[in-house]
Amino acid sequence: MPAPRPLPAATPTRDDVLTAFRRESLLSAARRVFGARGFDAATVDAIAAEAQVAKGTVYLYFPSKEAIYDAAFDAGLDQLVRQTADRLRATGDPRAAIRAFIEVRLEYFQEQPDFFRMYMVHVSRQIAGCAPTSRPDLMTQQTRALRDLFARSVRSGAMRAVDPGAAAHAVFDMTRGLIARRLLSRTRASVAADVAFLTDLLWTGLQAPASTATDPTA
Amino acid sequence: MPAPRPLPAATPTRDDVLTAFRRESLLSAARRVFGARGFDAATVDAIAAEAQVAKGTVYLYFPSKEAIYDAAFDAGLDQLVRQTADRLRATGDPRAAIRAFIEVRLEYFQEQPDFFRMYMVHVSRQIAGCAPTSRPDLMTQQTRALRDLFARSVRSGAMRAVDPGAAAHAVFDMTRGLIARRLLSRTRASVAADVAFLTDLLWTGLQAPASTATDPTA
Amino acid sequence: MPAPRPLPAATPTRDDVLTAFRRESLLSAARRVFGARGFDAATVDAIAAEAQVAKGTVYLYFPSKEAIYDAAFDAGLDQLVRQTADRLRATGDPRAAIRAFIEVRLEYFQEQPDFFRMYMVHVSRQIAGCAPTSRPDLMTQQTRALRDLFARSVRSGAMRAVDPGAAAHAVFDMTRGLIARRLLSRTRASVAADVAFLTDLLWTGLQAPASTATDPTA
Amino acid sequence: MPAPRPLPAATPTRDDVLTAFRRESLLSAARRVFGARGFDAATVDAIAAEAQVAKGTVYLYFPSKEAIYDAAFDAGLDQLVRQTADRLRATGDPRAAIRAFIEVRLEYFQEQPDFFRMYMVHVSRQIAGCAPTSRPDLMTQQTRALRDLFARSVRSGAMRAVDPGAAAHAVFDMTRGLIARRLLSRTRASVAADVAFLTDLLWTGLQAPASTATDPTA
DNA sequence: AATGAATGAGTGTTCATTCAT
DNA sequence: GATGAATGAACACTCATTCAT
Repeated sequence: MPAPRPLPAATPTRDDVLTAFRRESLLSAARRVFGARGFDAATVDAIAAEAQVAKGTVYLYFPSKEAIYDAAFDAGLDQLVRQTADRLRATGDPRAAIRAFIEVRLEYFQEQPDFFRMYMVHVSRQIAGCAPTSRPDLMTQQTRALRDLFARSVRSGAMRAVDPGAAAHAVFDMTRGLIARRLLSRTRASVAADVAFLTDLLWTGLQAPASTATDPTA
Repeated sequence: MPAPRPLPAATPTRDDVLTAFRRESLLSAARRVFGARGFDAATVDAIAAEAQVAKGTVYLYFPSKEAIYDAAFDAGLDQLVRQTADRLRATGDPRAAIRAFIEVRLEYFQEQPDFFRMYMVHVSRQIAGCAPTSRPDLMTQQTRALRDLFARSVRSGAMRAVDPGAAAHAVFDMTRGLIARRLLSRTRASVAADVAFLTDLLWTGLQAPASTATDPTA
Repeated sequence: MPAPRPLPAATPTRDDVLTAFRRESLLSAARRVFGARGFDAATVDAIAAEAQVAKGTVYLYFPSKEAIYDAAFDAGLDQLVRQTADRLRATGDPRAAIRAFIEVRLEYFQEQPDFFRMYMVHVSRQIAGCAPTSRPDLMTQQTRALRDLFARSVRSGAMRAVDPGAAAHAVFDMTRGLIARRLLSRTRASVAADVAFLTDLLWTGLQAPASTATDPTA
Repeated sequence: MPAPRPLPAATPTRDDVLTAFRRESLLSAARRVFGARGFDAATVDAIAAEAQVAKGTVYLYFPSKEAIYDAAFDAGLDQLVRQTADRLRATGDPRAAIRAFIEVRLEYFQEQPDFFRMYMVHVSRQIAGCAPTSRPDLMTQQTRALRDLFARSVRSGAMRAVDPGAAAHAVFDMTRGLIARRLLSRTRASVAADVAFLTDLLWTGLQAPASTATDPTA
């Protein structure tokens, strides 16, 4: 009796597909509900209703409300981190990297405003000490790609001799602020202008003191 | 018969003092509890216990949990805004103002870590749409003093021709990030170094482009 | 040292007067509040406020909410019973007595609608088994005078040979119903017509069968 | 393929039956508890315990304590009104109608003493102004059938020319008093005697003065 | 696997009663 | 005596979680 059970990866059964689909539905619903109400005010009932399943079904896929939350958050964060890394890998230029970092995050969160809300709630929960500082570190994870690029730029002289981590955090913070502002007061000027302003400010502050500061061609 | 009854304002009775003391105790307890657990997970029981009074007593001073929260938040915010304004009023120099802004907030929140947690929770609630965007605007309120100073600096040529509001927001965001990081991962290098880095980065990015502007004595 | 303390009845001190006044104020306030809200929904606070004293003061005069209620109820009932007896004593004629009974109660309750409400609430509480069937019997007490008069009338042949107690209860029930209806739907025709109708119905039903009995003068 | 799915109304599923049963259980428990304690003093916990379910279960069937109360009250009242109407429809004779009215109500309330207590509490709440005078009018509803019969009897000359509504109220009031007395002092003489006395009194008071009654021949 | 009825611990809030001033 | 701040037990209602079908 060789191989009584085929490798799951090789042959996803109909059930596997259905299960995966349900999981995704639930995570998506969870993102919406947690984003709209925060962790405590969100109810498992609401998530089930949003995902169009019965309440009991939720507990077939996740052991607890907490677990749904974590899974939804982790899924969103992974996607964001991956997209950021992909985008940064395309450039070696620190100025372009700053702009790309801002842009990719702005885009992601504007597509997923629910996830941004979840993100804010998550950070506040973490600061409040409710959430165990599980994953390596929320911010390190998100800024690693940028920090590494900055480190290389500092070594190559393309950037001032700043702490690459601190610089990455600075970019990160300003991006987060920008996104929060855009989501809170929903309109605001053009995205392009906002991005340009931040990129300019940051790059001016971080670039190598070279020739004349803002305009090396001068 | 000189002054048969002194002005009430001039002579707070023992009761007045006691009442004020209780109110402060409760607000302080509320700050701790809301900061530690967020709005929903905090219980009035916990606040009462923290303030060492019976639960019913809380309702002698505040009509509802929501009201305690608002009062605690508003009190903390007012103090912060006032301290910030006081400190900025002492200088007209934009670089010094940036440093002062960062410093005063860092100090305030380091003395009141509970309030910082409340602050984060508050913002996330606002973004999640739970809290009515009551007060004029949380961020505008906090950055107004800095923005006005920036506006004057831009006019005087001491700063680049940037949008003063956007610049103030940038300073605000980076300060918030710095504080959050220091409170989350409680270790970290010297405060001085952090402040110096941020001030330098921001001022380099914002100062007037000419080499002369930065250091006119050179 | 003969009679170190004068008889209280002979010389009511200022304190006695004040105490009695406070008690009356409180009972009157209690009547209004209990009448307006029922026993459970009434609060001691409301009674104190209505009587213009502090909450604690109430407990100097009555040991509990229950006791205030009982005292207020008993006071009102005593007055009603006394007034009824006074009015009936003035007549020996059963027809006139029926009319007088209806009238005196209608008047009393119309002057004291709060007490009527208390009365209804009281009966319902008694039926519900909350109130200990304390006083001898609510209804017996109120109908005794009428019943005795009926008993004499039956013996004298002025009334049919009915059970005087049952007849008195009948008069009592219809009077109560009339008052309730007038208080509930505050409009309604003239009092006189209502009283006339009831008196007529009851007397027609109760009088001696012979035409002679009704009007011996005919 | 005849009738692939039977009409839902025709085939109550097991769930339907169970649900209906639970609802009835709860209403019955509510009747007992509200009857025994009145509205305010009754607790949802007690109703749940009486119905042998957990507190939360109550809220699966009714949205609030108020709603349970209303449902229980309305159910009882509807049944009473229906039974009364059924019984009166069987006769056109006003004397028999009076007796039937008294009897049917006495029987109903003696079987449902809890509901009678609820009824009393309800009226007192209404008088106290707590309950919105919702339904058309409690008394009108219950006396309509009798009043209509009386109106016909007056027109046909079988009854004196009295206001049919007022006469119906009189019957209603005396019946209520009788029931209250029997429930309060639980024993008492035979029901038959009570009913006979009331019927006799009322009919003597209401019938046409004609032939014998008061003896116009004298 | 999917359901949703049932559970009961937990929360905000009220209020009768006490007691230090 | 008079006050009203303080207390804490009690209650309506919610919701995460379980489990029989």
